[in-house]
Amino acid sequence: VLGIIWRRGPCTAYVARHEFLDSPSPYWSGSAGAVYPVLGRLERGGWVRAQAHATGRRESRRYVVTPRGRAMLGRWLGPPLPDWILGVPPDPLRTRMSFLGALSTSQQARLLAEAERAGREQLALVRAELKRPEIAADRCDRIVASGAVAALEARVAWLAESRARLGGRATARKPGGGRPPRSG
Amino acid sequence: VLGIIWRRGPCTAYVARHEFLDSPSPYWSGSAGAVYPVLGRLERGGWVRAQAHATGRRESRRYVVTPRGRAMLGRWLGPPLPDWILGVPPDPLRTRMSFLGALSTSQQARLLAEAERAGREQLALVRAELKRPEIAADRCDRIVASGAVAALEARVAWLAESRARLGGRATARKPGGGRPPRSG
DNA sequence: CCGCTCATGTAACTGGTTACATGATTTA
DNA sequence: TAAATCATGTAACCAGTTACATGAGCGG
Repeated sequence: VLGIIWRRGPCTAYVARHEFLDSPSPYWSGSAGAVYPVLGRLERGGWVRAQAHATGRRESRRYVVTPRGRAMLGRWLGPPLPDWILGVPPDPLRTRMSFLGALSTSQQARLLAEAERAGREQLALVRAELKRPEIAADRCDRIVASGAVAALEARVAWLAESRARLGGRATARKPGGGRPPRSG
Repeated sequence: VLGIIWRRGPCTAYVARHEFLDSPSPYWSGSAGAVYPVLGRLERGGWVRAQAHATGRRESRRYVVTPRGRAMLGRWLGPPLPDWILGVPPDPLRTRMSFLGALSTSQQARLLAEAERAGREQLALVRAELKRPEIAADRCDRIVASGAVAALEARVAWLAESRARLGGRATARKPGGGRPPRSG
């Protein structure tokens, strides 16, 4: 939230909120019950300042980042970065793959096929995003967008390879509900 | 947690907990205050069953997944998978890159260099993991490990390219704390 | 006997989500 | 004038984290 207020210049909580709501990433929902309280905490802590800004009869508060808030943003950004950020990036799809053995072989194939197809679709979307002039013009936006493209390309290639390996030599797994393999 | 109980066969909450504690992924900390309550909920819901298992004077409860729990696991795994899982995978590093403009040019370069170096280190670790026989032998483990390798390779390549672009033509940004660009 | 691991929990704190509540302004 | 958007919040609920508390078994 602090970063968004910094980037969007003086802006309302509503605008910051929609940065999350419009984002394809589901990490944070951007619910009002989260954004308004966090802005209150940031203001009380002196990291942002609110300017009253009335348009007609409607009142709104526009937030700006204070020097103290900027310093905090710098510390948050790093360097140094905490280890957990530099480690293997989380992927909910990869997590589920750990439990692939709980599905029948045909279900496994169907799951991988669905994920790969959806991945290609998403890839087309983010590639189009990367080509948009307002994204391509900004250094940071371009880096972020190309990172999303790279992550999706890697995922699609990984899924394709996994699917090929699965289909290639389908080890006969006895029917019976896919019991977990006994750890010897 | 349900998936771990399924995969590890009859196992204690302690074992399930350490699956999170030992994992490099920080998505869930595996704190006792989370794992024990969730196992209680799973048991009350009939998704897992506990077998009392006393070793000497020490008592412990070993959990197993019930048929109902297995059905639930299958539904959770999909197909179909929810959209947010199939979208661009989250990456805390990518998120921070959105705010790279808040750093001075030299700090930006330092940050990217640090991330790239750490990425290569991590890559060596997960590649070694992938080669371990017990990982290579299991279909799911191999898929997960190769997914981690693919994600990290993509990230390192992305960072290297971003760094080259940054260093290549360093646009003169006036000193003064890196004010956000006015959105015109 | 000291320290580590195995093993199980609880309680306070924190904070995100869901759902609700309100009202002005713009647009079809 | 109806619907959508702009705009701000609150309260109950849920659940993860932190920190604490306890005790058995085992290796040095």
